[in-house]
Parts: sequence; C-alpha cells; structure tokens
Amino acid sequence: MTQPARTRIAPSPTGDPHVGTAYVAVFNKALAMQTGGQFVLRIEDTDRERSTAASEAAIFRSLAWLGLGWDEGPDVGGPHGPYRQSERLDIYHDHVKRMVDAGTAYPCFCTPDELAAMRQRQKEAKQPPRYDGTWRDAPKAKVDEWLRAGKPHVVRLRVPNEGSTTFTDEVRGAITFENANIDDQVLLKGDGFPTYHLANVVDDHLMGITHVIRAEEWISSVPKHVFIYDALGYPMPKLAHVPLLRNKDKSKISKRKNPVSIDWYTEKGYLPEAIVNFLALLGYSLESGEEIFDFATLVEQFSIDRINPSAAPVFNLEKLDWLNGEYVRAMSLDALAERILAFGYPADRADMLRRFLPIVQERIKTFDEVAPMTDFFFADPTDYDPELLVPKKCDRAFAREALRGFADRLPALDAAPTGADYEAAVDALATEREWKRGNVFMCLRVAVTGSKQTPPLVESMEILGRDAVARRLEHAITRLGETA
RNA sequence: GCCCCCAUCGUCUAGUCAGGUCCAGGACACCGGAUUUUCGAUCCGGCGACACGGGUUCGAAUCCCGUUGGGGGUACCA
Repeated sequence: MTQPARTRIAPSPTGDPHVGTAYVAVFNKALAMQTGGQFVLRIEDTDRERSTAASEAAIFRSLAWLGLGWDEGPDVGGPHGPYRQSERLDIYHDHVKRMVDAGTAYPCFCTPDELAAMRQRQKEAKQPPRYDGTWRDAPKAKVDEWLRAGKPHVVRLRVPNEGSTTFTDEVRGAITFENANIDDQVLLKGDGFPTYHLANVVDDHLMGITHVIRAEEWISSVPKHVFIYDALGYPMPKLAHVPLLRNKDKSKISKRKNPVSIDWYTEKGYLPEAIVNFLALLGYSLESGEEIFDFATLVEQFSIDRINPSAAPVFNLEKLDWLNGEYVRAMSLDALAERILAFGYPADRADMLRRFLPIVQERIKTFDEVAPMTDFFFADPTDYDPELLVPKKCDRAFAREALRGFADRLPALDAAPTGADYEAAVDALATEREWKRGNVFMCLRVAVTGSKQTPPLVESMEILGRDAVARRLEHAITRLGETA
C-alpha cells in the first residue's frame, strides 16, 4: 500500500447541504480510509455574504447521516485546525504579505465599479474580460502612499504574461494552459477575507492534504493554484477532478432541475447507504462490475484510476429508487422496522408496523411510501368512490352480493381468522356462486382497504381482525346502496 | 468571444492508457411473456450505442488529425 493519504472536502456553508459535496466526499473518504490516512472536513466560509451557521450545521448533520464522517473538522478538531477558514485570517494575511514582499502578488486599488466598467468595455470591444493590470506595475512609491493613506484595496496574484503552465490531473493526465490567458486573480478581498484560491492552497498545504479530489469545475483554476504553490514554495498535492453531476439537459446539477439538497433525500426516506452506493456509481465503477456494494467494499477496491474522465453523469433518480428498493428488500424485518421508525413513522404504530411489514417490505422503494400504503390498517376507509367496489365487467348487484356473501361467512370463521381462513372463505364463496375469484377479491379489497392497489388482501385481513373486516364490509354494502 | 475538459444503448456504465478475444458486455428505465387475489417482487425474453470525416495499421470503439456536439471556466462566489 502507498503512503497514508490525507484528503478533504471543503464545502461552503451557503444554502442547503449539497449532494455534490456528498459525491466528492465518497471518493475522498474512501481513499483516506483505504490508505490508513485521514479525511478532513474544512469549512470554506470566506464568502461573508452567503455563509451561514445554519448551513454549516446542516452540512455536519447530513454528511454524518450519510455515514461520511470526518477525522478532523471544525466540530471534532484536529492537529491542523482551525478548520473554519474564517478563523484562519491571520494565516492568510501572513501568506499574502510574503507574496507581496516577494513580488508574486501586488495590491490593487481598483474599485468594484471600476472593474465592472472595465469588463463592460472589454465585452463591447469583443475583448476577453480580464484585469487590465492597472496596478500590476504601478510605481512602488505610489502604491506605498495609497497603502499608507489606508485606501481600500485587494491583493492580486502576479501571473506571468508569457509561457505556459502544465499540471497533471490524476484522472485526465497532463493539462496545459497558456499563461497569457490566466487572469491576475484576487487573493485577498477588500474585506480582508481570502478568496477561495488563496485559502484553498494555503490550507491544503498546511493541513497536509496529499490528494485533492474535487469536481471538474475547478480544472480551469488549477494554473492559478500552481502559481500560488510556487510563490509560497509549497509542493503540489495530487489532483483528481471527478465529473460534474448533471441535470437531464447535461448542465451542471442545479436546484431548479434536481433535488440537490441532502435533506430532500432524508425526508423522502432514502437509505443513506443506498445514496452513497448510488453516488459511487456515477463516474465510477468497480472492476468486478458489481453495482450493489457497501462503503467498506468501495474502500477496499477504490482506485483513482477508475474514475471515468469522460463521464457526464446525469443524476438519475430512477436508478436510486431501484437501488433503495434493493436495500430495503435485503434488510431484516427488525432492522427495517427500526429504520422506518427512525425515519419518523409514528412510534405509536410500531407494533402494527412490525405486523404488516412482511407484506409491505417488497412494495416500497422509499420510506415515505409506507404511511399512504398502510393507513387503512388504522382507520376504516370511508371516502372512496363506491364505483371502485364494482370490478371490471361486473355490476353493482354482483358487488353487493359478493360483499354480503362474504360477510355472512365471517361469523362461522375462527374468532381470529388467519389469512388462509379468509382465503378459504373466498374460495368457497366463489366456487359456490361460480364467480371469478379475482372479482371477489377485488370487490373485497376495495371494501376493506379503500383502494384497488394494496398489500395482499387476506394477510391484511388477518392483521385487521374479523370485526374490522366485518364492519368495513357492512359500510361498503351501505355505500353501494346509497346511489344505486 | 477566449481558455480548458469530454464524446459507447433513453439513462448509469464496462471496454480506450498496453489496437485483434467486441458484428461492443452489464445495470436502470421501457416493451413482451411467466407467476399471481390487485400492486409490487421474482424469473425469462426483447428493444437499444462506439457523433461524423479523414488518417495510421494486416486489423481501430480503442492511436493521430479535423469537424460537429456537449460541458465547465472566464467574479473582491465557491
């Protein structure tokens, strides 16, 4: 095995906890675990406008829920903290000072308005929008004077105007950019906060990160990072860019077109292990071709080499649904009941849940389906359309007689009939009257459950008990009479 | 516009780096059949792809070039 890898995810606490964060976390954590390294959670709250404590808490909660816990982070601490960038401002300032002193960065006093106007002009002139270098080579005396006067400014990276920069992406190989196309990136904002680029490089180094596995959208900023690493004399970590999750139209996955918040999946009643399994299937595959596997298996077999550079994984909930169903069906009834209760299924229905779960397990994909499918166990259905009681190609008279006939057989049954008892009664009735069994079943099904699509009927009756069944039959007969 | 990445069934992918074993394999979805008291589950079967054009080679999904297409980036957001 190789050296222990230290990996990280670096989400911004802006908005809901994002599936993209979880997606990247899967690979980072897998690599760290596989090599006996550490998986770090760093909060990149350098955008003061948008960062919120609530969002940060949601990130903690949702990642933990997914089983993607971290070895070091703002909440658990660690030897390389603090793990919240807003608490590391001094560190960034030191680094920026080093860079300015060395001339690899410089103060820029252009105002946001000036920059916006500049971009506008460039756009109109069909020029590529980029910083025009106003302060790049300003006389030192002037810069010092403005600095002393306390003029608001940012600090920019001094990118060479010539030559090219090449780096290696572990997934795609060598990638080269012409330096002339790289802007003088802002490193330190006017509010004294670092930009992503600076903070990211500094922290990855200081935190001992060896492998950066992140989304493809970052590829074009790597050259800037290369300059920062060089300017600081820090070695580059290994970089691996995974494909971006996509909407159906192939654009970068977004809130408008996909459920992107992990909370949504929690609320819908997905299994975290199924979600993680699903994410690991996007842009990645096990050598064996196995599609259903747990995280331990991924940890064992993970290899950056197998990340697919050409994937453009459309986020396909249908496959997640299928996977989740597979997990649900593979679970023991006890475990499943516990999970459904934990999901929020009413605790006072726990006993009943355990009784009907055997006939419900194979019928659900997500936990939010349980309640609607099983409400009939708890309350007599009364608001269904009586027409539903009449099977296809049958008439009301048939429905009435079937219900009556079955109801009349109930008293003769055991006080607590089994499913088999009920089934025998249906059979006897159908045989005697020369009815199609299926028609009798359908009629009874609607009377007892209020729906045409339900868990198996006689088992449901067994759970409901003879009295409830009888009561529902009488109600159905009445309903049929009402509008006849 | 400019820069970068990418191009296999509707979708997720295997195969591409080390060209022949691929008239391209698996999965989801879809369609059909079996089973069946509905739904579901299950089992069988089917549909369905190497973007296009050149080149290299005895041989190309695999290598090269171009075209087209898709995506990302181009902020004092990450």
